[in-house]
Amino acid sequence: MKQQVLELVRSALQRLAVEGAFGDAEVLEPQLERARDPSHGDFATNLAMVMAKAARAKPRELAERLVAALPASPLIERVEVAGPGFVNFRLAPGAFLGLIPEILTRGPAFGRSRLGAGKRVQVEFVSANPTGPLHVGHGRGAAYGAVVADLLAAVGFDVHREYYVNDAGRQMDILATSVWLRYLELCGEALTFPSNGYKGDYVWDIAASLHREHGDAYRIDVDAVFAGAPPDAVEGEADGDKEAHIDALIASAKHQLGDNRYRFVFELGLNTILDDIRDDLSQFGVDYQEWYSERSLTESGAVNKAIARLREAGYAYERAGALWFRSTAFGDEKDRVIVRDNGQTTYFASDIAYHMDKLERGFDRVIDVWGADHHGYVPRMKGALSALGDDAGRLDVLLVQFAVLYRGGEKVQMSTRSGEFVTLRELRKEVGRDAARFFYVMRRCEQHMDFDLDLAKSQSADNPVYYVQYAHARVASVLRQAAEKGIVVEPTPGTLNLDRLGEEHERALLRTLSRYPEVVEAAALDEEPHLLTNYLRELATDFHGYYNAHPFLVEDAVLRDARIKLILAVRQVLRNGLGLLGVSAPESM
RNA sequence: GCCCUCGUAGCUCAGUAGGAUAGAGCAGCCGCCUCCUAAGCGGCAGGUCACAGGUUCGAAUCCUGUCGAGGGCACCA
Repeated sequence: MKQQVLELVRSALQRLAVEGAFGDAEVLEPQLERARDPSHGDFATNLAMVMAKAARAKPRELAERLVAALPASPLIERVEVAGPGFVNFRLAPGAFLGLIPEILTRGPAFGRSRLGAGKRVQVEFVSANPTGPLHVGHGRGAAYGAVVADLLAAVGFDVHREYYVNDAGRQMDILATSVWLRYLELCGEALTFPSNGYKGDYVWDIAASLHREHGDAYRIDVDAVFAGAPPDAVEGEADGDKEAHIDALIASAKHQLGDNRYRFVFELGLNTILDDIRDDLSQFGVDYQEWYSERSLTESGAVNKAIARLREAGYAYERAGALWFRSTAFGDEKDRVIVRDNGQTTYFASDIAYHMDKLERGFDRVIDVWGADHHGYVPRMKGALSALGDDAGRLDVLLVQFAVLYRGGEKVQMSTRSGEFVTLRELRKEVGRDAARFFYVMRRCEQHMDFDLDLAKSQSADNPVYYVQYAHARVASVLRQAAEKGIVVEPTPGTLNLDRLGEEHERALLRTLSRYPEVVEAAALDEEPHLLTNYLRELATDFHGYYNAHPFLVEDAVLRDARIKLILAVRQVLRNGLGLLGVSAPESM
């Protein structure tokens, strides 16, 4: 609908250009916006004002000429110049007649488009370390990433959803060691658990299953395990180093258990947690095409290849025994280590290899959804891609601010290490998947989010998701009653009877329905799911207002048919929109 | 100290690549169910868009500075 009006404006512009109305000024691409105020009609363009200066003309005069040059169209009821030089378009009632049949015919496909057809996009999101269950902070990234991916798919992109599994590195060793130490405790060994170990209950659970299935097969005398380890840092005491302490315990675990047994404990911890995360996300309605292993990058030689390419390109150098990437050449504030003086590659090196691999896999666009605490990481990552000779512009990093939790008006402190956190699973259980999904994407991702657990956990009507779902349930309810009365609700093809929809509420509803494809497109291209949640609330508001103002199942069969078709269209759009958000559309509530 | 994100109604937030009189939802007040689900609807009230300059026909939006909030500045991941 918008495109059709835009075409009219373009052709008017061409005519004016030929007439020389703009002098030697360049003709700009016209912008059409939805009028905010209904008295301004449906669409408006500010073109006359934007071009007035360059064309050395008065905005209103230019606007008048533009109006005069517009081709006649049955779509348009009225065009007028308003304010400082806006051109307002009011659509003819007939312009909306085709909308309802279009929605009902296309059904679930209404709002989808082929905009991104032929382009492959990868969306990588969540990618939390598998050292513990997902917590509510990950939930926001999960909901946001999933909706962005689904939106891009809706406008035609070929979308690849991926989770990067950090299954290598020190944190995983800390987890494995934590599991093993808990296991030793279950075996009856007395020990002081390291302050830097993972202390959550899930670690006990994994240790318990190890003990249950393998008895004492992994038991080692604790004195031997702790022998030679530097003192742990204990609360209130200055001496002691918790990092050195845990590292010594890791080394001891590897040594005492030997490669095979250590590996077994490591894998047990990793797989148990990864399975939990998979299951959790799946129940959250978040599914991936691929779970990409960090370890596989090392095993396939991709990390070494990336490092070699950086060397060849002249962006790697040695200093103090370590290998550095000259990220300052790309605007980073300092150079970064990629191979430590002990010969180990850093996490950053893996990440470079991973992103190199992403681009090699042929994605036209790569989107990373990261927590906002990683923002300092963006310049060096893009820098690395540039250094490798890749187009860093293909990488788009979306930073999601953390949700700050409040309980009883107090900020909730969270730490995976200490085991004090609210898990995503817990949240889902208490507020439900629908509310959690909707809530998480209601705000712009770069906006700090205050997540009031008490409010979210209470089954209160304050939650906007119920408002939207209720609109859907109401339509379903009306249709059930219609069926009971023997009213045929099968939509007839074409625009039959629809010209009876003349009420202000009906007009508003049609206008809102017609915006849906534009909203999906904007939400997808700008990666802003909240545009969709806002839209659905507006649509629900329009519907609830209509519902209260006019009965649908009236005696007048023609009018009744028209109204039923209208609310069928409303139901379809609510379904489509909620579906994109991963929220259910209930038949009754 | 340097960098990033942000500051809009009592609270939580929108504000469509600068546009017309800044909007919702909660909370507050006043109304509406013998009638398709009151998880709803209608109305009232609520604002120096943090502050100060600048850019222009026009600024919540762009630029500069100040204040405030959160985050980041590892041979950790």
